[in-house]
Amino acid sequence: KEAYDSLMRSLCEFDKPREAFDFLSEQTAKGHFFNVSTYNILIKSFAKCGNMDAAYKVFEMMERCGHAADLVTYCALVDGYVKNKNMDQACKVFDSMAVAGCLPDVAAYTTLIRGFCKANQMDKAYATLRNMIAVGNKPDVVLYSILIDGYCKAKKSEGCIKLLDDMKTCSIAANVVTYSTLIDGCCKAGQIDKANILLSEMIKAGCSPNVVTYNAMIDGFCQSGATEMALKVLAEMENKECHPTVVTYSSLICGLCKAGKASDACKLLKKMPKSGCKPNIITYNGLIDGLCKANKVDDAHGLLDELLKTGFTPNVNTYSSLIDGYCKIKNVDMAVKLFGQMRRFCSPNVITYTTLIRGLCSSGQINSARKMFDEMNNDGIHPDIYTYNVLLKGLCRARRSEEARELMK
RNA sequence: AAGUUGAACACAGCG
Repeated sequence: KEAYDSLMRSLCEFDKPREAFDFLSEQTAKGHFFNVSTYNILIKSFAKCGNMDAAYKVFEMMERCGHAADLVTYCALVDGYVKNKNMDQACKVFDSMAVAGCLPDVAAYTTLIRGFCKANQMDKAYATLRNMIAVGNKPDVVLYSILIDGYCKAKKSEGCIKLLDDMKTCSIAANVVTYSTLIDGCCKAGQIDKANILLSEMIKAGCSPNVVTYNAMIDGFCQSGATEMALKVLAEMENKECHPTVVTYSSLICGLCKAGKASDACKLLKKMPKSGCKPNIITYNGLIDGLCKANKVDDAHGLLDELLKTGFTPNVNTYSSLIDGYCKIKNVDMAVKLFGQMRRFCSPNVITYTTLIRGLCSSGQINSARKMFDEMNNDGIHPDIYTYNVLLKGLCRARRSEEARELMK
């Protein structure tokens, strides 16, 4: 009987929740009882595959079979809704747990709060924190780190400072994740000096940086064009036997290309397998985009063709980069051609359309740009503020401000 | 012994 639960675990581990569900239904019909933990694993697996409807069905099924959902069940559901960006449902399930007599713990609150952070609703995140404290729970370092990350990404440094203060007051020590979060926040805000200070601070506090900490620093340097500094960090990592990951290499490769050091980037790419890293689509997209931005659009295109021969599947980012590259060197025809080709692999999104519309405008093909704008709407892709900016600018520059005014409505 | 709750890092568009 244990074997059934363990089979379920394996199926879920290999992302086969459908099969697991069928097996569960079949055996349940025959009178077998599964552990609650097995149901929980299945819910998690459906959530991971983005199928929250199925996850919820499992939840309903367990109640029907007389299994009481536990904290883990509710957490799995809330986390699933959070990760699938459905905060309304996440809140509903969260609220229902107390009603069902299952009081949320700090981890459960944290799951929900993280959802608010990721949805850029820091007010709600903070309100939920206050709520949690009011009912007698103490925030821990994980929760603080999540909130700090939220405030960093929302560019609200006052929020970060206040939380760090709170931590001190409650004598909760920052850990490597807290520091890495802060360091990344500084880097993204262009404050590399501050990031460096934090790095020494953490070491002084007895907290060793890990690969994520270094990756954040490397990316910060790369984004600001300081590739030699980024490479210094890589060397430091290697000295400390902190093994670089695909993220490390992707940052560096992209940064080097953008800095016009494509050959160094390629050297690194070749070095990856030796450090046990395999380039992924982000690595290649970064390389392609970097080449485009360094005015080597043909090289980028050639690289894509090479990759296609090896079975590589490009995505919308890959094509958006190349389309932008061709537009910027005024080869809009090739951009349009790629736009047609991409559908073999993926659909254009608002960024792709906007990029192409901008290209058409700047090459004086306003009518085609307008057509593309219509096509985008027909395609069910909603223009955003960037799209309007681009098209309005194009119309105005072509002395068609009447149409621009029309568009504003 | 481990085995079902929460955290940080890399890719595309106007300015």
